[in-house]
Amino acid sequence: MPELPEVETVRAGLAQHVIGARVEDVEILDSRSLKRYPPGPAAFTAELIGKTFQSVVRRGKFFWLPIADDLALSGHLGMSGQVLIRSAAAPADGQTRIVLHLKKPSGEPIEFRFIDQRIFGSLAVVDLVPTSDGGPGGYSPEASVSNTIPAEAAHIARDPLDPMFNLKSVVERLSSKNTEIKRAVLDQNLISGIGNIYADESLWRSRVHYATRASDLSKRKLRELVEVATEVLQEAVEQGGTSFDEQYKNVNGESGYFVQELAAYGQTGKPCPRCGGPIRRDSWANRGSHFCPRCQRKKS
DNA sequence: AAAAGTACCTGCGCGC
DNA sequence: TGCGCGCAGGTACTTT
Repeated sequence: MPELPEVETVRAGLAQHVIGARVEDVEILDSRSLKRYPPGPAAFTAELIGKTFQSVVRRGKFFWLPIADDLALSGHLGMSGQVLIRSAAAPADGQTRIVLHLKKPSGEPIEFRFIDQRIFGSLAVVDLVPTSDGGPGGYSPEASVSNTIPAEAAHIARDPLDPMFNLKSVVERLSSKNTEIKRAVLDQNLISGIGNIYADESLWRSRVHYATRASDLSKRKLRELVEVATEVLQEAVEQGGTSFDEQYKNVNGESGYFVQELAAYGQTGKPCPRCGGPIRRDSWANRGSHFCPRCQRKKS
């Protein structure tokens, strides 16, 4: 479940289930899901066993669970990752790569199952380093957040749901980019959390063509685009994210419903909800871009 | 240095 | 039915 709303849905679900839970055992079914953790499976297991989770934090599409002042279990879902919380007796889930066997404070055993079809996602135990701006590492409304972040996510910009997100500075930086606006919106170093779905939806709502040069857009238009993207992300979080198929679920295995609100992404050939013209898909940057050729004219 | 291209994976649906 | 191709929610690394 890969963009900010899906990762936030997972983060919130994890916070409900695993805060206070202790790691009893670890099963590595496919070590490729530890590819960002060079020490390997034995070290991963040794680091985690006996640790208790106190919070679940997210920045952009990265999430982490601190296990010490300077250490965290961190994860990224890539294109096809999921986390499911299951009872120990639940049937196996396909594509399960790593299982953390946890014990809740009540004594109830549960399983944290990391599932990932394409293995672009991964888990790791990583150092927490001070944030570059000295603020909290990320978003975690139900627990206090230290001013640290996993080293592997230190370069990720704050996302629009972060209390320290700075609209003005993001607009400034977008404005200076000599590249297509969609590339800039997808650049996690400028603004994090937005992927292909929410980029297309945000561009559609603000009537911007994906290939417009960022520097050709007015600051006012860029500000509108970022504000609209923030609304899109918030609405999608409220709907539990976007689920197209069996692959994208929350930690309880339930779908999100933002797919019903999509105006452009995946709507090729369907009428634009604004003007009625057909939505088009262009091949773009080794992926797709969905837009309304009538409402979203390329500037200059 | 910034921007653009490619590699990393599995599985599905499509046309032939 | 089988097979090759294009496609899928992302990131890090390499090249220009």
